[in-house]
Amino acid sequence: MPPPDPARRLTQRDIARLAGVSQTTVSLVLNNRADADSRIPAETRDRVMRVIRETGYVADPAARRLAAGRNRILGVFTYEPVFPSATGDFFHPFLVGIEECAEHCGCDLLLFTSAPTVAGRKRVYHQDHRLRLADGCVLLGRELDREDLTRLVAERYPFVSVGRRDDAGGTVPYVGADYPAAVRELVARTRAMGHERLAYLGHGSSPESYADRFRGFAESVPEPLRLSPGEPADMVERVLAAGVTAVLAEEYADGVALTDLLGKRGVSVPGDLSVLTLGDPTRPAPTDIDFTGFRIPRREMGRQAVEELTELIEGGEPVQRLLPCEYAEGATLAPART
Amino acid sequence: MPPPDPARRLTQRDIARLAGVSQTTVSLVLNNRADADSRIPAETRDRVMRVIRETGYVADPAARRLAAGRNRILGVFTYEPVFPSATGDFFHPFLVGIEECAEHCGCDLLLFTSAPTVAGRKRVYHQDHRLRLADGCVLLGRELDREDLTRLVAERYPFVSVGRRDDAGGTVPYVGADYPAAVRELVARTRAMGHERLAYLGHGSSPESYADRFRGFAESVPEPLRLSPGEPADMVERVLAAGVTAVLAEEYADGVALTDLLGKRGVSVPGDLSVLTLGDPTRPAPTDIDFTGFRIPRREMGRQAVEELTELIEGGEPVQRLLPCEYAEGATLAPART
DNA sequence: GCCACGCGCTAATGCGCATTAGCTGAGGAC
DNA sequence: GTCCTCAGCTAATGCGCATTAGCGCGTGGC
Repeated sequence: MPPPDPARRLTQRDIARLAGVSQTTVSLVLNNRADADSRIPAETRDRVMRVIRETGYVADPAARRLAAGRNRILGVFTYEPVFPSATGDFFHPFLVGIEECAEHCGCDLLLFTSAPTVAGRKRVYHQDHRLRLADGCVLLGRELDREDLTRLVAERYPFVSVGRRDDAGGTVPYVGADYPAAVRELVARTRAMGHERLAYLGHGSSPESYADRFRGFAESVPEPLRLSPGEPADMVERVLAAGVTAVLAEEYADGVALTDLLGKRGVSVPGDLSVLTLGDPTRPAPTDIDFTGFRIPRREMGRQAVEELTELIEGGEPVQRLLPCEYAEGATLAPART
Repeated sequence: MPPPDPARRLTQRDIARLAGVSQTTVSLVLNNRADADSRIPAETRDRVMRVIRETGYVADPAARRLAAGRNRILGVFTYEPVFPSATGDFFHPFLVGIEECAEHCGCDLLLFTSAPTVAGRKRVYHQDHRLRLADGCVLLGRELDREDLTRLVAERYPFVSVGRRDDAGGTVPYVGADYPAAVRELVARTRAMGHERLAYLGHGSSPESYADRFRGFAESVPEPLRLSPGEPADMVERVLAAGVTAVLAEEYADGVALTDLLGKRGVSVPGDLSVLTLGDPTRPAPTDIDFTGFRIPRREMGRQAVEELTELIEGGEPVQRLLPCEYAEGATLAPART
């Protein structure tokens, strides 16, 4: 593959020749180097700048990266399909935040779309990844690959996860949502309305985000009762028999499914039973139920993740930060029947 | 800025040393060069491959780009804000298509988010753009910058516009929607229902997409009547007085505004007047009116734009292609009153 | 026995830039 | 007049890779 020659792009040497200086000088001017040694008089600087402006010269980013090791390009890796697909709507706000912050700090975003899906999973470290083209990388997805994380940490590649992650052979930098606190608040509000027996509907484990929710629940409820989303059909009866008056659904879609089931059984929400959801819908759940629950600060998480990443690239320390979720008043929480 | 040294990444030289061959050989193996000259026996190849696998070596994309001029990275430049913002929903499907195709052909996407907004406009050729990091670029937006286009053409930078564009100092490659044909079809269907006097509501010029719509209208209507979206409030009366029985709204939002206005005047849609829309909403227009009109094949346009771009990069010829729009049956077109 | 030839590999080069070491000439100290 | 300093540059180098030219050695022809 012979280096293509589209109109023979300008190089610093060309600029140097036109300005009657050396390539070194052009580089110095371009990077605004005003070191003690190598100071360049305004006249020379202006001459070079003028030629640059007139020719519209722009440094080759690849060469720049190679020589200096920096790029102002941030990678974005998404474990879940972001654009097409069902989960797209959930991830969109994160990307909005990421994009906003990138624009703000003059960075371009490299979407690692080339990662092939092998056995239903994507991996950062696939054959021929372009990780090193970016200065660092933001990781997005409900569940990250632990091998990827371990290797990223080991190689000391600058990255930030959107969402809290357990350690992986070292500290994993992240900007997450404070699910435990959000769930505790929800539990407190629910109890303040007279509910004494609460249940948690969901897995409560595995992806950190689920585990965190359940932890918040377990921490604030004396005898935490957990129901699996796949429970047999008599779940409703068992719940009621157990004296449960409020259910917290880990997943929005589970909340919808439960409410449907309750409707069929003639149990009214929130008249007979309150149903809360722990976050925004990650799967499309067509419904117009206005659930009480909380909002994940997705946009802000994306934004701060990029912020952290740039600081990390500048040599800062890895940070782990949790953002508060916002209580969302809805129509599915009512005082417990007495 | 001294080239950072995070764990001293592997290079081909390292692989070469480990495999007991030269760096050249590693490169040859890596790129599967089986040229007549420089053929490498399976044994050597395997040895090198094994070391590569064991070490997890991946070539530095920046160096690769510099040396070979290729990258498998496609740029995406959007003139309108894509992620946040009102117009986001309109552009989203294009990106879905772009992303799909990029994934399919193993390319990463470089989002040029660093382009600053100067005087309300974004430019591809801003200070310090990273255009040259990508092999080519997809352009997205209702209205592209003509200077950008001219320069892209002049520099023979591989790019494809999503949406038809007028020439800019040369042929502009694009994958667009065939608005003239779509509007002609709509006109034909409308006339088939007995409508004889039609009006076009919109600018009918400026961005190519508007001009094309109006052209399709003007081509198929004897005495084309055009109404500006900003017309005075007596527009409705004038329309009716002119004997118009169907209005084609260039913009979805204009169709909504008109329908509201009609409602207030006691004119029923489509009972008294049919209102069609020429494409999907580009601005958020909260309404549940089910307009008759057509759908822009946005996803497919994105997909084909990337396809064209990769072919262009491979040395193919610039292509201009229009995709058909799909008729969308709605509830706002009815037979003309007799 | 000598040369031609081709296989299997490597040394050398350059991509465009940032950086380091060092050169040149003017001016001042003595 | 000599030496030193320092401002203002430049030559040279290397980043990691792809590519070109070419080396050394074994084999076959005659």
